[in-house]
Amino acid sequence: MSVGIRHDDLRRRNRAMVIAAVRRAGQPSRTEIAATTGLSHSTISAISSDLIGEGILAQSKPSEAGALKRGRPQVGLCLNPEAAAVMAVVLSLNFLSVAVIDYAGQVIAEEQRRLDTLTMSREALIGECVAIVRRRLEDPDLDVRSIARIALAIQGITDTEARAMLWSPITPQTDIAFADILEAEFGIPATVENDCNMMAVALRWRDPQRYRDDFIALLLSHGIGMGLVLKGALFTGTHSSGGEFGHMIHRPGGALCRCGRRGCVEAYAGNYAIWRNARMMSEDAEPVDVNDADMRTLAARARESDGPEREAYRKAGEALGYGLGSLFALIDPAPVAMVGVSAAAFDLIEPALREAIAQTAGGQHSKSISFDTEPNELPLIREGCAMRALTFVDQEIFAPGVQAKAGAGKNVA
Amino acid sequence: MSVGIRHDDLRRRNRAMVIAAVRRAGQPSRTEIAATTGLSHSTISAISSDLIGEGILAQSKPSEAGALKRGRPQVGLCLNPEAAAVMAVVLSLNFLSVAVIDYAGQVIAEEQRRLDTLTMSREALIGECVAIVRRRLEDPDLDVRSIARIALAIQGITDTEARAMLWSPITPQTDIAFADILEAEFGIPATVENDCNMMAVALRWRDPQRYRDDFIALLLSHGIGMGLVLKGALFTGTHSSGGEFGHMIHRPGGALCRCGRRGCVEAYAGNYAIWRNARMMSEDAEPVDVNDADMRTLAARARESDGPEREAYRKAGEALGYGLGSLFALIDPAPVAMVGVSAAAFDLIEPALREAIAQTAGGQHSKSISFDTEPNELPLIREGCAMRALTFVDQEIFAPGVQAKAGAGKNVA
DNA sequence: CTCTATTTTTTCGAGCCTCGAAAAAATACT
DNA sequence: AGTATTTTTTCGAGGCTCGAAAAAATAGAG
Repeated sequence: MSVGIRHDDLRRRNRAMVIAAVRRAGQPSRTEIAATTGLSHSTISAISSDLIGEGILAQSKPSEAGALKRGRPQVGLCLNPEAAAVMAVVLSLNFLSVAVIDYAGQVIAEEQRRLDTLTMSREALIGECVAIVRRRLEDPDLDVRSIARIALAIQGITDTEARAMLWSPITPQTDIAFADILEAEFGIPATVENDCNMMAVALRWRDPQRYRDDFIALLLSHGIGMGLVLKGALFTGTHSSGGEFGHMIHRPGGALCRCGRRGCVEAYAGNYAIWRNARMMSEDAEPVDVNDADMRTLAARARESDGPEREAYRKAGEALGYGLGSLFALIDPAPVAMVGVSAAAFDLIEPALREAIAQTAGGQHSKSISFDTEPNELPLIREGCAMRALTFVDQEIFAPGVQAKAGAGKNVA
Repeated sequence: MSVGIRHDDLRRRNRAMVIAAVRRAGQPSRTEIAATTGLSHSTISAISSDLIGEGILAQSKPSEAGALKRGRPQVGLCLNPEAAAVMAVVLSLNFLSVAVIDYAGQVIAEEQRRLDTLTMSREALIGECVAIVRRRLEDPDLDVRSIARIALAIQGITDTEARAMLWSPITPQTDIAFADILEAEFGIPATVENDCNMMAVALRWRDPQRYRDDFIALLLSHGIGMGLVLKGALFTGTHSSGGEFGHMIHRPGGALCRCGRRGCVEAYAGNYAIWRNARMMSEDAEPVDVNDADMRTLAARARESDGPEREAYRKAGEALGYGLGSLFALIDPAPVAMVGVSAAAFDLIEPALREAIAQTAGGQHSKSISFDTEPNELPLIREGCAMRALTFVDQEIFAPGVQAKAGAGKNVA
């Protein structure tokens, strides 16, 4: 049952709001913050004075340009980079990376590592993650006295509480409670996030104009993943990270999917499916890993001549289009960002995709739906992961008061 | 931009919380309310004393049973029926009904009327709605000095702000701003709600145990509609009422749907589709209205012998199953309530439905998904509509302070 | 029938928090 | 140097919730 509002929640929430305003705006003056939050100048003054005293915010010198106005000049507030630091760990197929980010969002250290995730044992996989974090923590070059949070983004399904990976295509292992493991090991609060959700978070920070309250981030890679933001909040399933767009059913009983079922969107639009179709293999052929270079070659061939390669992309577009159509029936049309290696081949995908959408409930808005492409998913995931960790710090550490739910319907912020 | 919390919001929210607690619990004592809301006894005492003074709540005599305890007996609080009244208008195919409900939720007047919605002009349709409301307002038998709100539930798509019907299968007319029309006519705040959403609201009130934070209400009738509650809030699209489950694509390019497109779930599971298949008509045959009695006869025949009728229900089950599977891929499995005349034939639908779900991402939980059936949708819609109107009154009139959004992500409450 | 134990509800003062108004600070213009 | 203008801080007022204590209302014991 939703709980009443206590008196002290007030300050907590308003502190969080001020911090969020600073994080979004960069160097807002107190007056600006008062305007965006709707709180009075006195309140903003009091709160920001507290936050500065606590070393969370800092005053930044005159806001460069526009200082040609009369009157007392505005003094910009900014995040104090030294207030804290967070760690963003990204675990994807055969690849593990970690970045240390200061409170203002600057990367201050990184490490990347190739692994053979598909064949590693459970212990080895966990061990590598723990080890890479430990190395960053113990790095003598870096004075990271205060890592306030760790966020681990992983390709695959996580639970709603952002505590564990439930299933992932990058490893046969299931149900690894990474959050608990990292917290036990380092005593630092940790969460486990879905990679596509982090893409969505990053897009929202990168381009708040375009990606605000409602949009879709689609990962077109080996598998098909989705990060969905609805009404300004990251959408998650009731038990898991949800949003398994790739496993909506495109054709009942159709092509064999990597998940073992048949007819999923991914079984037509995943890299392995495009590959399978381009080589005129059976739709039942076992999914194989295709590296990015091969996919690019495939796309080039499809552009050259109207052969099976082009047809394979057409089928992918069709599957994605019908899938989006069904999704739009549920949530109404929204802007889409295509991310991943096959997003670079979106020119090959788009015609069939638009044609398919036109056959669906999304049809009437078919023209108005915008698609954006971004071939490289990793930077997005890393960025989103960092922002997620930072906003956790904003909300829980620097505006404390109540236990906060981890993943769920929180604002993407 | 989400706005800061002002000091006076506090009281407003906590008042709303107390009212909500009373509406949910029936006759809770102040102590119980303190427990469920987490607020202190003093606060609850102050607020409820205010509310009683304003005539919103009333004291009800000793809470009957369980009064065998020592100590000062609890005195139950209840809603004062005379605090206000609301009107629930339900517009469905060829049928218009209105009910006046007092603040405690009791129906105090009703009127129902047959119309030929399919052929009526825009003016006539609006006119009938206005007239039926006016008749109730002017009823001399009824001392309805204070209708605080009107909620109109309509089969079809409404906008997110609950101001207008955008499209409906019951009439060729589109974009009727019923809320504005009613408000202009009577000066009473009004909203327009989707019928299936109201079913979901009603289910939540009827059986809060089963239908709490996440569930699906599916209307199996002429068309297929859905009301979806996720994380305790009614799910709506970004522009419209959304949740058009019936128009997710089951088979690309498949059977002709009433919406003019092909392969929608509804084109296999709507009454007209079942009828079409049972009579071995073409999948392209123009959808026709089938009345409930004919559908019941059809179901009886399907139960008798394994002919085309049974096959028609099997196909319906398959379409619903794959549709639910795709939905579950997005939101994870959740309890389902089947409502409407074809819910009475769920025995014929279930086997194929479960088989289909087993082929999808919902498959692993196939066994654990519960289905409930309720053949009659109208009472549910009326009930949900009334509760929606009442909770608006609770939140906006009796706990005022801020302009509140109409439809959106509010708690179903 | 009176007294005591028990439970619910109200009362009261303390402590916060936000707000508006006024004051202070810091600059541009004259 | 003085004035106008804009931003930020200060200060007192008013509200709200909370905890503790008091008051109210009953059941059981003797």
